[in-house]
Amino acid sequence: MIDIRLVRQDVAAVRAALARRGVDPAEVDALAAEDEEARQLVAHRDELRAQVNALSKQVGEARRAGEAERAEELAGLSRRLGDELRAVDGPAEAAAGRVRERLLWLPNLPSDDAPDGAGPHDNPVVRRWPDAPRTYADHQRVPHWDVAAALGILDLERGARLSGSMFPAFRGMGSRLLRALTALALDRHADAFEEVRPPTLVRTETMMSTGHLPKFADEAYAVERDGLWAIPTAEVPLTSMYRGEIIEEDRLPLRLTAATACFRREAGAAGRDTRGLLRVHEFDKVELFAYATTDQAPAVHADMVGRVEALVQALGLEYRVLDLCTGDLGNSSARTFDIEVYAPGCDMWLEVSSISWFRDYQARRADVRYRPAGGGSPRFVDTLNGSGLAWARIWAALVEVGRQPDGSVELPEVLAPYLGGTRTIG
RNA sequence: GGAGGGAUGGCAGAGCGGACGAAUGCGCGGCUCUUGAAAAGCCGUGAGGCGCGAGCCUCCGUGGGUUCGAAUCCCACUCCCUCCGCCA
Repeated sequence: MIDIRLVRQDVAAVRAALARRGVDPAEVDALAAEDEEARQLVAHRDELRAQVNALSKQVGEARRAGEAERAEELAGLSRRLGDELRAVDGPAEAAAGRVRERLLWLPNLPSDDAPDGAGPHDNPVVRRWPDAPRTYADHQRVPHWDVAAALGILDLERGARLSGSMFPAFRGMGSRLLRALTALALDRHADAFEEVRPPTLVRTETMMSTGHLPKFADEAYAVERDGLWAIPTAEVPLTSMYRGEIIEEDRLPLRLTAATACFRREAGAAGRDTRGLLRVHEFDKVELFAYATTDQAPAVHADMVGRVEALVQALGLEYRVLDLCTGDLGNSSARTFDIEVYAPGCDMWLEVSSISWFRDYQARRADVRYRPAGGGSPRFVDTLNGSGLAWARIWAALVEVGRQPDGSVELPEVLAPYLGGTRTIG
């Protein structure tokens, strides 16, 4: 959540910043008004409480001094104030609760340098690789579901039998390719990122911390009986790894990476781009994550983008980098770069990574702070994360790009060591 | 699944109705001593909120209750740990 103090100091600035991403200014004004009201109620409540506390102290003193009568008198006075206090306490708590609730639902402020825009169509392309667009042969213009079916490496029908549509089953070299991709990515990030294998079912608080709840409950699978949620991304458990902790500054940036399955209901996207692996309910992904100071964050962010680009290049896929505009920015993010690879078979740019800087929006929810090296009060950390990478779509692109005239698939050289020396499927 | 134990500051750990936001130790910061360091000694050191400020308020797992007054008593819940059983 954002810092309520920003609203107090400069409502206009918050209103303007959030308006850039389509939040109704009236909501910000309502928040400011409720905060003002809550503060007055709380101040009054605190004042009464101070009086009760002072009187209670005097009761104790009088009693110890043997002045029973005076003690009784003071206690009576305190009792009356206590009644008054109880009358004020409820409304004050309720008002403070309303402010908290509003803050929980309010999205993050976009970074100043995030481009303005209304939606996905306004995302500027900041880079593409290779510089000159590639050309593709006819034998590469076959969608991956057809390529894969012919090779027996993807079994959508049986996956659907087990779990429903959009739950793919990979087979043979198709399955091994996923394992190879995960191993390759984890190895490449091992120099700076500690590998973690977190749980994939998490508590409600854990989903709250990243901002996936309460707003996006419909997007997540819930295991209701046990009060657990299936993670939509490893960002969720990784962000909460240090929940409630204070980290020494010299440990920052603290970087983690994890390979996990990710589960998404895709409730709002029913029927869109659902063929093959374009949009699935469960997929594997390697996630990059960091806690950092605000000063470190831009460099950490840039490093993550660089790593992901290098990985996509190593896989030989054509891609472009988008700077997400304010209208398309994720709820919790201040700045996000998306990486899309080109899949010639279905002639689509597929989002395979989203690399975001959340400032302290998530840390404030998750209560993760650091102790500044020079001493002083703990501060909230900044969190950053990005996929490095999401495999289902990478798999699809690799299969389409690598398709040979004879229907077999040729995979990039870097994967050979992870595929038992071969790079051919078929 | 059964039986117990527990939740207090950065960490460990006391406290079991009033002088407790909390002993003590460790850690951390400053100072003294020292050529420097270590050791030793002295002093300081929880977090959050409100207020220009003096200062005030909140926080001892969470929520309720008793009381003039709750870390301390009562109720409910959550979480953690140990042992037994079952199990990949």
